[in-house]
Amino acid sequence: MAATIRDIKKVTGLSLATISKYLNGGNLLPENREKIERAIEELHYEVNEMARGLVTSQSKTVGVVVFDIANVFVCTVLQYLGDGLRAAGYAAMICDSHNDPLQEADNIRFLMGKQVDGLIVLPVAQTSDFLNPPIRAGIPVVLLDRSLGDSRVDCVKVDNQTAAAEALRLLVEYGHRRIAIIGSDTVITGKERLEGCFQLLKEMNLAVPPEYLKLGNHSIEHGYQSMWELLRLRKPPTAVFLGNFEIILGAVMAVNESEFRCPADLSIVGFDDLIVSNLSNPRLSVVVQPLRSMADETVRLLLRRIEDIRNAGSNPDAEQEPHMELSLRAQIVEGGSIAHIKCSGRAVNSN
Amino acid sequence: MAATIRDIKKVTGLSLATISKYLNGGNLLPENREKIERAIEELHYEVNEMARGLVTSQSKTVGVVVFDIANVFVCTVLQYLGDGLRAAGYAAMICDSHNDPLQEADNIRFLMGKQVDGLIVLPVAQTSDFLNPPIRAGIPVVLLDRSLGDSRVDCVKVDNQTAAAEALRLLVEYGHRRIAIIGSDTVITGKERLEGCFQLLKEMNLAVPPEYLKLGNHSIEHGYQSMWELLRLRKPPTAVFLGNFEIILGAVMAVNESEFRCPADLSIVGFDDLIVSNLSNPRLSVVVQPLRSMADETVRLLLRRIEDIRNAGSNPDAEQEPHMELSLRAQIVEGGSIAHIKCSGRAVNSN
DNA sequence: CTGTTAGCGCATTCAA
DNA sequence: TTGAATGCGCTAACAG
Repeated sequence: MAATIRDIKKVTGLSLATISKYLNGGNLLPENREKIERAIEELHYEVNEMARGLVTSQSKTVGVVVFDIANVFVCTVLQYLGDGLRAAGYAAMICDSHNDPLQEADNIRFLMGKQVDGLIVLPVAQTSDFLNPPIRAGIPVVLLDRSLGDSRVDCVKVDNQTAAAEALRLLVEYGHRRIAIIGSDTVITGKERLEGCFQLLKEMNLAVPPEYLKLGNHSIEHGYQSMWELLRLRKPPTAVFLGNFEIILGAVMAVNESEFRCPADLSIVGFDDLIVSNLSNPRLSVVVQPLRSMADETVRLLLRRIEDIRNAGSNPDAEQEPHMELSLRAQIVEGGSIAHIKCSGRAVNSN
Repeated sequence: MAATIRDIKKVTGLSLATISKYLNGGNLLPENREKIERAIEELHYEVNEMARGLVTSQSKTVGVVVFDIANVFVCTVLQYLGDGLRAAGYAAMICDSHNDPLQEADNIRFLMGKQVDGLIVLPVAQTSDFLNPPIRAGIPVVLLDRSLGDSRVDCVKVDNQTAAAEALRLLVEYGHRRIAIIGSDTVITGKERLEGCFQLLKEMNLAVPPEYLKLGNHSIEHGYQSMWELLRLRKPPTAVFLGNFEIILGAVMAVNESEFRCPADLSIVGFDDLIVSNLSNPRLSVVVQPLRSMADETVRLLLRRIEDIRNAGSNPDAEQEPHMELSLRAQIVEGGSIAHIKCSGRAVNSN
């Protein structure tokens, strides 16, 4: 059905090699070049990447395995990843793990069968065993968002601990002492953020009373429920740290439904902000992850590895560059959701 | 690097054909079967789908082109599509069009180069010209969510017009007369929903005053701004129809920030509901699109076409089945966001 | 049930 | 600069 270079050969009278050279950017006579271009136009010829891949043993394809494709954070990252990959001529085969380690491992196998040149993984598993097959097969892997402490792969993430600590520091600097935390201890990123919170509080000689500490998963429900519980406390907190986007969304809805106003009655600082802060009134003060940079770095690292492997083909005992963990700094963007506090009581200035 | 069937041949002493037959589920002596299985285990052998594809001219891959991958509706659909495709052994190559027709056309070309067996498109273009290349190449295309009125491709969508009309009918039946509409006229689905609204209002001999009609795009901002404008009106509406998910999100946040309570002061019915309604209080009454079914039907249609083409290979002048447009019914799920109204004034019963 | 052979569409030697 | 020949890893006849 589709035209091949043999068809072009028939039309132009040139040889396969010449045509192939044209396709791969070689030098040839302008006259021949034109002939080929006309034939391509006529025949609607397109390179068969499968055949090309068989020869070059490169599929120009990378597998992207995500813990949950319906997650807003994931979608956004996926967009940037796709852009970067595409710009380099790579197609992304995206597989959803549904937050299930078994499906994750299966996705890896599946994609290996599809001959992906590399793998980008936003992992759900807590250990890196599931990466053995690609590593053994020599397929480069870059972990994104969540590190697994495996030195055999590269990893790009955000310094969650420091970022969370700085967010809390902000609250303390504004004078807050009764600080609540709604976070998650079910995934590594959530744990790191909690760690950062605790560390700063300790440094400041502050403590979180148990009723101010709401641990759960990264879900809207958790944020919504927990916030209501906090607001109904006899002595509610004056400020609250929200551990991720879903929690923010749920918590902000709870606040809006309540009598409490932000920041007069309750100050808020959040982690991740994909939607809410731009239109909530006042704008939220949030830790913003550099999603674009994370994606770009991930793609850059992966493509470099792929390149290296390609070159190592001719150079058998080439030195393998050591793997790295890139920890990017998140940025705090101040909105108006934190009020200044005098003593330990009411808000004084809503900034 | 990776093992091939020739390696298995060396280890087992069997011929390529036998091994190939094993891989494709043929019958062979249990003894040989075991030998092969052991060799596969040992060598970590995996079929090279690229080589297989070159022979069968099937990549077991489909391209999915979406208007905006960061969109929540899209993500959800993508999840279901991925599941269905995967179950059939197909990988999904997902490309984002960034709501740009040019990128959309480019995505199609790109994916054709990758030898996809079929294409699923959530289109941004208003005409179907960009589908000429795949159609000419004999690559089946299924449109999803948005129809383009092209009889050369299949299409799966929701009956937006009827669904919107029924949503409005609900408001009218509850006694509402002062009904506002926040919708979109920039995309086809939005237009269809508006069409449905107008049609029903006409049928009911009602009209929407200009200040009650808020047209814009499908964005949170539009929902938020428009809702505030409505609420600030000297004579605000008693009920409002919200045209899609983003609009709902923005509008609900506006209402929550205001003095208005739902449904006592304002009744709400919305279209699409991916997040909000489960936790807003009261739960929203919404038109729910059968996303799972839409995805399943899309995959089913596409795979059937691919199958047909495969079989037609041997049967040159096989009858091409006519293309179809599947219009699924959306369902109205009632929450508690619509109040009964007596006369034309205040809410009477919050249901 | 098994083996032999040919070829999918292309890139890449090596000669010319 | 161009052309002829070879093989990437696999499937699909066909013959045994």
